[in-house]
Formats: sequence, structure tokens, C-alpha cells
Amino acid sequence: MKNYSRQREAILSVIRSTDTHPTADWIYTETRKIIPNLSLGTVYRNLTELKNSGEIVSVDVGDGKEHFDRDTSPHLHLSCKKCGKISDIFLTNDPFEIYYKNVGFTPENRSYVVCGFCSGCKI
Amino acid sequence: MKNYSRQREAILSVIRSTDTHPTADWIYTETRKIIPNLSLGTVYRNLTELKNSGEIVSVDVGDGKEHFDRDTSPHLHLSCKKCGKISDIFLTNDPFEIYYKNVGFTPENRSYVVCGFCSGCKI
DNA sequence: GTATTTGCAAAATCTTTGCAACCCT
DNA sequence: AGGGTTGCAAAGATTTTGCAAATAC
Repeated sequence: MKNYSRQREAILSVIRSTDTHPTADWIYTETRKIIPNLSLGTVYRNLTELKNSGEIVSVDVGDGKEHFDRDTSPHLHLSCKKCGKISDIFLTNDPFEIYYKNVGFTPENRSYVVCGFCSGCKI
Repeated sequence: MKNYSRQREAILSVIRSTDTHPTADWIYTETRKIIPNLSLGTVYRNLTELKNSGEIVSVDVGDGKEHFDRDTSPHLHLSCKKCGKISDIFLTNDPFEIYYKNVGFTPENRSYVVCGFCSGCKI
């Protein structure tokens, strides 16, 4: 670890091209438009590598799939149970920072996800 | 939906017996000590049912498995990447409440999870 | 030249589902 | 009786991994 690869660059560029929160499979499909013989295993290996190096983060919205996010700054995700839309709310500071300090925890990946119903889908 | 069942009661009692954040498989193993011929499918079906009725919530800590929590009040989970321990931090109020109001979002399941390193595992 | 990375395919993991039998009301 | 629930097993879905060939430095 770690050498340049055309595949990794393409995968990263695809993730950076969207403000949605794509899954591995979506990233695979999109990146194959650039590198047609790309394999899914390569996508997973690179996603792991990109997470480890801090270039992307993963978001769990409770649908059983891992989602990825180009934005690594702490922010809040609102996930609508009906339409599936994931909205971002940017935070100027992390309100939980004080707790990490208190217990001596070193945060690496902050995932603040709230599932519920967006204004359009409210019951 | 919905009839009493011995299985559902046993599953719920197992979840309520621990302050860890068990997976379906752990709940299955433990509940089989009470009902030896319980099947895994029944565990999954009841976990879905218990989530829907609001008796438990699920927590995603980024390990690919769904974890469950008997505590349905909003709180923060600190998940250690090294030892795997998940610590709870109880919140007297939700600092993000203002954002839900602002965008008209109706929250149902709040999942605030931070992965990192606990004080004992700090590098 | 050595080590990393890839494509392919098989395997591993976790979760869901079809169905006949069973339990609850 | 009638409908929800179960156990079992098979199927689904997502992610990981072994390996030889290809690529990067």
C-alpha cells in the first residue's frame, strides 16, 4: 500500500461527481462507464482503501447497504423512510465534541443519521 | 398483526436483559437457551416487528450487521474500531432538534454513531 | 525486480421469504 | 374457524477473498 491506479482515481472521481450518497453498486455501474471491464471486487477494495485514507466516509442509513459520502466534515443526514431521499445538514461545529473529550474518545468517522419522514412525505 | 407469541416475548426479554448492543445472531443464540427450537427466521421477523412497534431501535455501527438497542431514547454511541466496544452517552436533549423543525422533518429513529478509538485503545 | 493492484469467480455473511403446520383469540 | 406466527430450508443480497496475470515504482 499504496500505488496509483487508474481504477482508484476513476472511482474517487465518480464519488466526487455526485452529492447523493451512493452505494458500492451504483459506484460500480457508474465507474464502468469510464473503465468498462472494472470489477466489483476492485470497487470494494478501493472503497475500503479510500475510507482508510480519509478521502471518503461511509454513511449507514439503515437500508442494509453501505453508502459513501465525499464530504468528510461532520454533518447530519436526514433519511426519508418513504421517498428514500437523504438530505444533508451541515454543522459548523460538532455538538458532541465535549463528550469525546470527557471520555477520552478519539473520533474518526461521525455518522449522525436520522430516519423519519421529510416534509413532502409527512403522514 | 398482532398476536401474542412466546417467541416474541422471549426475544424481547433477552434484548432487555443486556446493555450491550446485540446482533440478530447473538439474540438468536441467547433466546435458544429459553426456546431451544427457535429459528433464526423468527428472530428476524420479530426484530422487525419490535422495531415497527417502537419497543426497540436499531443501531448501525458500521460493521455490516444490524445491532439492536432496548433504549429508544436519543443517545450517542461511541464505537471503538479496535476493541469493538460500544459505549452509550445519554443526552438530556437532542441538539439537532432545531434542524428537524427548520426543514419540516419528522424524526423517528435517531442514530448518532461515532467510530474511533476509546481511551484504552488510543494509538 | 519487487510489491501492489486487478479481474474473475467462488465463497462468506447477513437477511428475507415461501410454505405447510401450529398457536392465539 | 380464521388469521397471525413458527420452523425449516432455500433463496436473496451484499461484501469479502484466493489466485494468477497485469501494473506501478
